[in-house]
Amino acid sequence: MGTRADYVTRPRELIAGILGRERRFLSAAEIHQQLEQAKARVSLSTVYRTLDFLQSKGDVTVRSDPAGEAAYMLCEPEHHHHHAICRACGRVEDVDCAALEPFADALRTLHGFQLDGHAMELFGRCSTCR
Amino acid sequence: MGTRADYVTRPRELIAGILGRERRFLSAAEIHQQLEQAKARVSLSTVYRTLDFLQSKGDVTVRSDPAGEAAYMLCEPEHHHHHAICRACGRVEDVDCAALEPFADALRTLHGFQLDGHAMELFGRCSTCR
DNA sequence: ATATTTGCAAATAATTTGCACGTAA
DNA sequence: TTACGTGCAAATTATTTGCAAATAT
Repeated sequence: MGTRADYVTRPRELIAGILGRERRFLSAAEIHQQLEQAKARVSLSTVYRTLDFLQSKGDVTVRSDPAGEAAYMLCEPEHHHHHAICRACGRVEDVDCAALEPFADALRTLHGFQLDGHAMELFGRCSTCR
Repeated sequence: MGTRADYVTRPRELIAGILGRERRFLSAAEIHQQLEQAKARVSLSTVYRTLDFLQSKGDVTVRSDPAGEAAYMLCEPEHHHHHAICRACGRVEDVDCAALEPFADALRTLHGFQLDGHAMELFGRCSTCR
C-alpha cells in the first residue's frame, strides 16, 4: 500500500560492495575516500543517505568510534549476536551469546535487576592475526 | 615535575554534584540546563571542559547515546565492571563480570579468537522500577 | 603572585537538508 | 512516465579553541 522504494543504484551497489569486502567498521568518510580512489563520483551526502538506508533495512550496524565518529558495518541481524573485533586487522566476527544466561540469573538474584537486553563488544586477536 | 592542576572550583563542584545526584547518563546540554535552572552561570564550554577533566581523572565515563550525542556519568573504575541501565528511570548500577570467563574459553575454542577486552551494557528494570 | 580555570564569541567537524536534475522501474 | 535517488551547496548540531578576565592556591 504505502511507498515501496529500494531501487538498485550504482552508489548503493558500490557502498554495499565496500562494506562486504572489508567486513570491519568504516566511517562515512573512509567509505567516501574508497569511492574516490575507485574513481566513482559519489557524494558524501549520498554515502550518509545510503548508510541510513541500509541501516533501516537492517543490513548495517552503527557504532560510534572512540573519536565520536559513526562507524558502519554490514551485518544481518538474523538472530541476536555480538561482535568480536580484532585489534590487529579490525575484522569483525559474529558470536552468539547463549552463555550469558547464568549471568542474567545472577543479576536478578544479586541486584534485583530484571535483564531484558544487552549490548556487548569483544576485543582481542582473530585467528589469522594471532 | 610536570604540571599539577586540580583546583576546586564552583563549576566543578556543581557539575560533579549533578552527576552524583542523578547517577545516570547525562549529556553536556542536560547538565548545562540543570545549571541554568539552579541559577548557576556556567558556560557550556566549561561544562565540556569539566567533563573532559573528570574523565581524564577517571571519575567519569562517556558513551554516545543513540542520537550520537555524548553522555556522561560518574563512575570510579576501581575494578573492571559493567553498567546495568534501567529502561524506566535511567539509573545505572555497576555490575562485575567474572561470569564471563567461560565465554572467553568458548570464543578461543570455537573461533580461535583470543579475547583480551570487552565492553558490555545491560538493559532492563532496576529493583525499584520493577 | 602566579598558574589554572572560566566566559564569550568565533572556529571546527560531522552530519543533514532543500532543491533541481538524473535514473531505475 | 514518474516515483525515487543523487549531487551540490547551504544549514544544523555538537563540540572545541583563542584569548582576556576571574579565581584558587
